[in-house]
Amino acid sequence: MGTITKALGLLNHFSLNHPEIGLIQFVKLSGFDKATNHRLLSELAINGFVEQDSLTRKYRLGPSVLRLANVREITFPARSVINPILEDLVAATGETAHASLLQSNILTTIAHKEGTTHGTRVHIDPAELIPLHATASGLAVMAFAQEALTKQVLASDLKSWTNSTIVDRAQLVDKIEDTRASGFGGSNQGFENGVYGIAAPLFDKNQTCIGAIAIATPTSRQSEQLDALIKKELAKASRRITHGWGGIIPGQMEAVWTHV
Amino acid sequence: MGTITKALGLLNHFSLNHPEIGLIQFVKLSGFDKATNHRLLSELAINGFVEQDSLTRKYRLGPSVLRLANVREITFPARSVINPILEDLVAATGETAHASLLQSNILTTIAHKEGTTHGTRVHIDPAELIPLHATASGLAVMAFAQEALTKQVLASDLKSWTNSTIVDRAQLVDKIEDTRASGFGGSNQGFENGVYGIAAPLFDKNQTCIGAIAIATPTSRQSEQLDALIKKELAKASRRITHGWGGIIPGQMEAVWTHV
DNA sequence: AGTGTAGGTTCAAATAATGAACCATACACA
DNA sequence: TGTGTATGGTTCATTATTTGAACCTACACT
Repeated sequence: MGTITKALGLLNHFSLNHPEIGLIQFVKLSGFDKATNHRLLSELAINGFVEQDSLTRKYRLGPSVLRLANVREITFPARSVINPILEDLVAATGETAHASLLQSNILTTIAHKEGTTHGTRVHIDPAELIPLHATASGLAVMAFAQEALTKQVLASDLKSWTNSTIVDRAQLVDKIEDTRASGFGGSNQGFENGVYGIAAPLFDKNQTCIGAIAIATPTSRQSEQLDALIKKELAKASRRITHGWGGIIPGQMEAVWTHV
Repeated sequence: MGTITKALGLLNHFSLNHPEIGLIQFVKLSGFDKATNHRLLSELAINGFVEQDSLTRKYRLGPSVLRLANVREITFPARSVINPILEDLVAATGETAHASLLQSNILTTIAHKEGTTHGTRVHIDPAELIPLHATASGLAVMAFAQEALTKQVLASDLKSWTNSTIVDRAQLVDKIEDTRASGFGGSNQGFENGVYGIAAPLFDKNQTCIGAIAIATPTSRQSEQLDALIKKELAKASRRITHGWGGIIPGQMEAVWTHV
């Protein structure tokens, strides 16, 4: 593992529940030596990717991520395109929606909005990285991205998140083919127990699949009617988002999405 | 220079005018070998900090910065606190306003809003890193942050940005003392010709100065009345922002800001 | 004074980064 | 069809950086 990946990997330990992390905590989380962690964090701090609380000496995400996100968002609007459409999606379905973008062979959550439905609703941690083989979004992306991506995933070890996670390679290939035929990825408790997800792919200006938009519902509320509604809304949202950032929906999608 | 700094430094080459950068362009910009640039960019890409256009192979900022900025913003609201106050600041003064946070010994722009005044107004590139010794924001931060910061800056070589940039160390120390006495940093064309800036410090919960809020006006419009208005509004804005994110304005500020 | 826990530092040994030279592809042009 | 010139990308011996056990310091609690 390269030094850069080690350093950047430390940033993934920050989340809603762990917004500030001390040096010793990083040792436990990362498994690297204390001196190594300290040097990685110091270099991240010089570059503004983390900053230290002036009193507690704990580390948190630094101002550079804000600046870079700002620059990216001004030059390649993604969150600003997605957010209003997520609102509509939640309004139409009552369920939690989230959008994620492909980063090599994992998905990065870039926007989410929790459902409005009474009582139970799916909670999402925006810091979480999403595995391709275990989620609806991942299936949607693998089905419509380059073949090489699926090969990479099949070559990696398929971690089991729940006892419903698909870890059998042949079964996964089948699932991806189903997804390609229907235009929607679906995952029943593959990543989190009690959560059922449906997802549609998102495309860039080269008709390359670069991410997915998904809706997550508690399994208790699963029904054919809700499924149909969600698919209709997801296809609409995928078109709006893709066009919103100047992307093009490939012809094959128009063919499979005609029935929804 | 460490490998991490080299890699993260590449990200600073992205800006409004250069949202996408090719490998060879990076060689020219960074001065590193092609193989080195390629390896650094590949490792950044694996971690989602850059991504490549699927057709042109040019690199741009990746989705990870969006996710991390989102996580930071949810756990430590900064932009969401600052933005509405910047709006008010621009509405009250008609001039361009921007906020920046300290990152070791440089300032990172995290929000900006251009002025509404007719014709001339100052334009800001949100990707730009702001030097401490040449700007109003830098003076405001040095005056109210730990002494060690000023020492660091005085020990570095003071790059000249315009022929009005203060590069004389004794003169800079004087300027910092003036700033401490008045509560506002001021810079006349120290960073950009034709631009006059005034800035006020921002504080965190430990009463540590962590950034600045500033207003930049074309020198042509400079006047005592406008100065007085800007200072009044900046002091108000600094209080609102500092309190907005749970910070505390140190007693010394209340003493020097009583007259505005 | 003693113990535990935290952040931070040192330096010889182990490891990863580097860059000159290489290949492949695409395009322009005579 | 061949030549020149751009680009992105790769290889591997040399070189420089990263690593981690042991160490230091500060503070809270007993």
